[in-house]
Amino acid sequence: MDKGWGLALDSASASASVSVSVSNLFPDKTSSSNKQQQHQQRDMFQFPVCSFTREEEEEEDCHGTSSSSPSSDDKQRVVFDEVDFFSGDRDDKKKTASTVVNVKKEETFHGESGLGSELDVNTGLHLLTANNTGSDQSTVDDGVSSDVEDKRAKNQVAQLQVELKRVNAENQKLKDMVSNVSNNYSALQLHLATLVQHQRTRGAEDTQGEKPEVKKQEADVVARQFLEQRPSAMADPHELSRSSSEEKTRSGEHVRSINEVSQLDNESCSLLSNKARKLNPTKPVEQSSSEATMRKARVSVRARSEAPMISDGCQWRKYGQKMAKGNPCPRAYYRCTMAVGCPVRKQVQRCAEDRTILITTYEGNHNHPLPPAAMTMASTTTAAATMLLSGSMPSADGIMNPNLLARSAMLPCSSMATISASAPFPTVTLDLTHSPNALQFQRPNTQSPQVLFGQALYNQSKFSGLQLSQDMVSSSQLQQPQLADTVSAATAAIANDPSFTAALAAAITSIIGGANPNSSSNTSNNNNNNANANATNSRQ
DNA sequence: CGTATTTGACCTGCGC
DNA sequence: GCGCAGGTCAAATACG
Repeated sequence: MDKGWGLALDSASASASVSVSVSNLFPDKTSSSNKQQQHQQRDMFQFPVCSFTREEEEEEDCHGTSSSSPSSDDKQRVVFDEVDFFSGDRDDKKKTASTVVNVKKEETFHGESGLGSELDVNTGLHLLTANNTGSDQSTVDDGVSSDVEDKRAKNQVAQLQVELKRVNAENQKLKDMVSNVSNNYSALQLHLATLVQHQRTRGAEDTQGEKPEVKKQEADVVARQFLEQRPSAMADPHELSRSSSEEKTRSGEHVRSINEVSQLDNESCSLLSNKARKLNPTKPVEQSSSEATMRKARVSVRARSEAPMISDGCQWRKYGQKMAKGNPCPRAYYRCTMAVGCPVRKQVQRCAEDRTILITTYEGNHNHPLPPAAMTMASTTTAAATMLLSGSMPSADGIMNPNLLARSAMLPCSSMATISASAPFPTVTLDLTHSPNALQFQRPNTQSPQVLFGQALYNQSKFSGLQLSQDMVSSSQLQQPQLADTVSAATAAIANDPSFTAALAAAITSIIGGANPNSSSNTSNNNNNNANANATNSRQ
């Protein structure tokens, strides 16, 4: 009995404490059974509180206990008399309740002795001892004043309940507002992206006379960006399903266009669709195709590490190993086991040329919440995969989406990002082995994010190949005055690129994580690896 | 005994 | 159609 109370009080939330305490402090005294109950409740109330605030009480003024050396039960009662149960100013409601308790107790004591301090304590002990014997004397002694107090207390309880209801209603209202804002933001984002893309397509059409098919593909890109942003941005699948359904109702027009372009995607990706159907035959074709497309995009991370596998915060299970052609080192296949049915897989293989280099290739999006340690790597790979999908869908004239290059340079680990759109799978390779200090982009003092972003955009306008290297970055650094010209392009890029948010978040996380060694759960692993491997792990 | 890993078999896509 | 290579499956095995 006592222990249960003690635990409940100790662990209960503030509101729970209030409600429980109030109901037990002011029971209805209309029947004798209730009176008996009241005594029990008082006893129950006193014991755990005493033990629970023992140290605090001793520090204050526990004179009675030390001088009179009472029994353990007596000690506890003394504590109850002097400790404010609701101390801590957690809540105004609790303040009110605590005031009621103290007033009532003081009146009881003063009615007996009218003295303070030690004598009060002794008197209180006496009363409570009497209660323990089964007498109702103490409650009867309260008389009229006690009834008045009870009524006052009941009034206060009623007031508290009304206040609680009001706060709950307000809380619900705020939740609804947040939900509405979120949904509006999503719909607006899609709309803006569509407009920007449409404008860009029209501009390109004016200059080059594009085919209608190209426009369809670019629209596909926009829609896919929107669709794929949600799973990556919101790790919670429940939230995902909820908001997506709401978006359907709120922006049915956009959803319809998405479905249309998804069908186009199906037609153009028959290969992927076939495999997706095999992977999950029960899913609708559109969904399967989308997921298969996402799975096909790969993000490869090259890092120097002696460890057999870089630690990225996720749980993996090895399901296969193969000898790959042209590499004496076997390739290991892992799948994510953090959630049942998570489609994410990765391949781990040592580089044939330099076996200290570990090549980890990620594929797919996690369909479950991720621990903080895994968030950075996941968001980075997701952003890279998304930008690859959005940018690597080649137009008829073979021009890649220019944002792809900008986003590639934005990746926090992209000391060198190589984009390969060659068959069978489009792959982004994030090479951490070339930089003398792969953390260079993660340090705020090294380069401001603005400069990085500007460089990325400058690279976008200047670079025509498929590879971003440090040479390109340094060359762009020499022409930074032109950065001002790219501001408008930056705005367009952000609007057009949902994955930018993820990449930016990953970059910020990396910066913060780099400054705070405790932010990484892989600290122990880092100690075992060399500097570059540390760079890899610190990103995670 | 449950779980993870190993490893040979099998499937699929692609080039010839 | 055949062979090759990449990828996956699942029974066998190892491990805690």
